[in-house]
Amino acid sequence: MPELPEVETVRRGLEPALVGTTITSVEQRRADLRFPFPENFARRLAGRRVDALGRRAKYLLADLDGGDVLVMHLGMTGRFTVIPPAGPATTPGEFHHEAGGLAAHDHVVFRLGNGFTVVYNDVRRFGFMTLVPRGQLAEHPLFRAIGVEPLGNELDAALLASLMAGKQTPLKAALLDQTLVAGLGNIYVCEALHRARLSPRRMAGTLATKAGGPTAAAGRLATAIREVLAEAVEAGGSTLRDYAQPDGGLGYFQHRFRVYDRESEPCPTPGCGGTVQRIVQSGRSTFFCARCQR
DNA sequence: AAGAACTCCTGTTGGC
DNA sequence: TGCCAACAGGAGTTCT
Repeated sequence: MPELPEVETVRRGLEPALVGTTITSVEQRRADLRFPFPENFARRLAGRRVDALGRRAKYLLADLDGGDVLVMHLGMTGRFTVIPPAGPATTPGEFHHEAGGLAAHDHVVFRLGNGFTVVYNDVRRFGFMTLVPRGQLAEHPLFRAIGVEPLGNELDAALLASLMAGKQTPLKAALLDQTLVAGLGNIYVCEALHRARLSPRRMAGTLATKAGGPTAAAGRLATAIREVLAEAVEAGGSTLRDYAQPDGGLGYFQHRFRVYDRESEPCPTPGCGGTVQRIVQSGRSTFFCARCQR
């Protein structure tokens, strides 16, 4: 499920259960996800207090009192569920867990000092967890090359143009590159390009002038990226195939998709009259309107 | 050395 | 109904 808005939604859902609480014990139910867990993973977490829960790009970062940061990535199908200490079951997810058992693909169970339980489930196991000393985080291979956070104040026309300058790759591929802009994925790239009226096939380098400055297109795209991500965070992310939020609640931004998964539907741009089409770029679906996106 | 293809894994869906 | 190829919110590794 997770692009930046979904990861941020998960972060906000986990924060009240996790921050300020001690991890009593961790049940690690297999040796690896996408990568092996670090040595003594469960033992190193036991007894640690979570001081903060942050996000960088699509990573969740739990600051632990021992000086380590628990780094978590959800891959394609990673999900967290927060299970309250007691009380009546109110959602299918809670009911299942409170009924006692763990579900298929529940790989990690965090038991917390406040009585809450946090379960990590990941069908395809493209997610992973690792521990990194806080002081080494910035230079860690996972983070050293990560690009600009699009919801901060840095991403503007000039920066976007400079990032794209000289690139001989389609805009779609460039925007999926986490070392340029952090946190975008297949959905929000399609949505941002439509809002900016830019073709996903256009070469990324065309966002910069010969002198390297921003074009009008760069300005539109920077604005579109920031707006679509902010709106999606506000909506609790997008729910495509399952629950998006740790409390079992649904995100609802999927109802506001303009092109993603809308092949053959009319282009929503007022007065356009085009039709949304699906093409494949670098092995992944792109949805766009060839009429208004140039 | 940038850019594209391949790979990991499981589950669902749509066409025949 | 069954079978099977295509596809799914990601990204590190390996090729050209």
